[in-house]
Amino acid sequence: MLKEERHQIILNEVRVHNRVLLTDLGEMLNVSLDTVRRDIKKLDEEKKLKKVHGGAISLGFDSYSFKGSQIYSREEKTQIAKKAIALLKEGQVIILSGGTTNLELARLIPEKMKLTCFTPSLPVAIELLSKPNIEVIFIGGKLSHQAQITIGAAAIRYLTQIKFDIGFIGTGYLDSVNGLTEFDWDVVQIKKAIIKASRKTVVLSISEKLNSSQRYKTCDLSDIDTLITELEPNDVSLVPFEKQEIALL
Amino acid sequence: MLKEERHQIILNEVRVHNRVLLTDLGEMLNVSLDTVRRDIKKLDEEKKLKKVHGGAISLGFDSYSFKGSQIYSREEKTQIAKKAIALLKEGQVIILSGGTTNLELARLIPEKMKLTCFTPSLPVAIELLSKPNIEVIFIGGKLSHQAQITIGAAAIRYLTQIKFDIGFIGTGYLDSVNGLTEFDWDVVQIKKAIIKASRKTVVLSISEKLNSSQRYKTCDLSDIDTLITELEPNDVSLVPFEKQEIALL
DNA sequence: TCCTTTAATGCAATATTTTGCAATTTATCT
DNA sequence: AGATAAATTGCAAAATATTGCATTAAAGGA
Repeated sequence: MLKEERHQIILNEVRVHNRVLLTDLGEMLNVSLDTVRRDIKKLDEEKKLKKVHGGAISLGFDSYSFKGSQIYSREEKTQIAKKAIALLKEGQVIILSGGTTNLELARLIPEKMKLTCFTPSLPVAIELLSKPNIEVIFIGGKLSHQAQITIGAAAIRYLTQIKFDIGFIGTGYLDSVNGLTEFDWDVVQIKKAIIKASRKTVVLSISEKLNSSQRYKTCDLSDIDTLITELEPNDVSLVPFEKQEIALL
Repeated sequence: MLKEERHQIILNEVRVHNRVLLTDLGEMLNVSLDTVRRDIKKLDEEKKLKKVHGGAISLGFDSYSFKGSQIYSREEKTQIAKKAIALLKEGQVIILSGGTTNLELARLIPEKMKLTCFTPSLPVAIELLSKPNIEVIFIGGKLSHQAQITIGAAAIRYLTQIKFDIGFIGTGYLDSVNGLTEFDWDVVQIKKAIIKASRKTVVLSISEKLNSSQRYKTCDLSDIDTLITELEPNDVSLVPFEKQEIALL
């Protein structure tokens, strides 16, 4: 393979994907990492891409900005996501709903972990695509402008055909009287379908959302298996919350 | 064998395959590598191809990347996208494939225009979601890490159930010998399905991608209805391109 | 036709480029 | 700080280029 060919392929990769890892290129081009490095160095000198540690990125790359991704305190969500990741096992088939907490979860999945991830969330899907070892399956259909996730009957029907190892439900509102609630009816329908399709349902919620509720109900507390917050389990106050059917993490 | 004959063969080889190895030419032409070298050197001096270490590549092979990622060619893509938007009519149901040109198209759709847009492209979908009047339907399925679009059998099957008013095929490679070609086999399959599902197929291509080809074929030129480039129609050079079955814009 | 001139080709010796490996240093993450 | 991944450097082997030269082929002139 000619050097120029490799260069072309690398540039194409960067153009389409905005970023590329050295290791991926090595496999793709069947050359050593040294060669890829030299190629990238050359292309960088020619100002055709930007060389970075571990790979290269497109020149105009300023990372994706998602609607309202970073409004809330990132730190809490990071804590929640880490706890969630501890539940994952190699080779599992999981589904992530939308929301910034799930986005953080997607971001923190270890590079090396092999998973099959379904999601109806656009931002989550993009985040997952940056991990080569994860097979990403997007649940298609009509998209909600607000939530940036797929809604509607087709998606719900689709979900009835699958059984997931774990379903991660992103931030909603939660109290022990009303259960899980949302303010978007369409989103509720999708979440219901996810819960139904999952062997185990894990809810990720920052503590602020506890003990508050919205108009539309997704499910009862008893329908979920695990609740993860940024707090220590003992500090979680769910009033009244006598029945400890739910694992707190 | 005459020198001129060899030159023609070499040029043709480069034109069709975008590149050629010295050693291959040696075998093909039954002459020493020295002769091939001298031929290629001559053709290089005549600006008919570009001599590189180990062979030769087509001129303009990497001219796109020369302009380096989105930044430089953004303007050209904007021009293309504007022409494409002129084809749209209120209330139509269209489909956009992936690629930066389609992304630009999505970006430039007027706020007020009501449309139903299908797409298998993650970035295009996100862009479309910023327009409240557009109903966005994402074609779900397994996502390509590379191209950030849905690929695979399920998506292709899904596409057989719909008939779109217009299908916009993003930048690929195009010449009149090989037709539309691509880098990525899976992407080719999706584009084929899009073309089949569309009443009218519009190809968006910056002129640099003209007269060059890649490994995998999407369709013949005769399968598309309109070709849009950033150039004036008269300036578009597709050689040989006698049959004007295609509208140039 | 024969000779001369010029261009084209192949060969061989020598340079240059490219590539992969290994050892070391540097950067990154926890 | 320690562990891990990545970058750098020097080096050697392989592939490719270059150069000079000899041979052959073609072209033109007397």
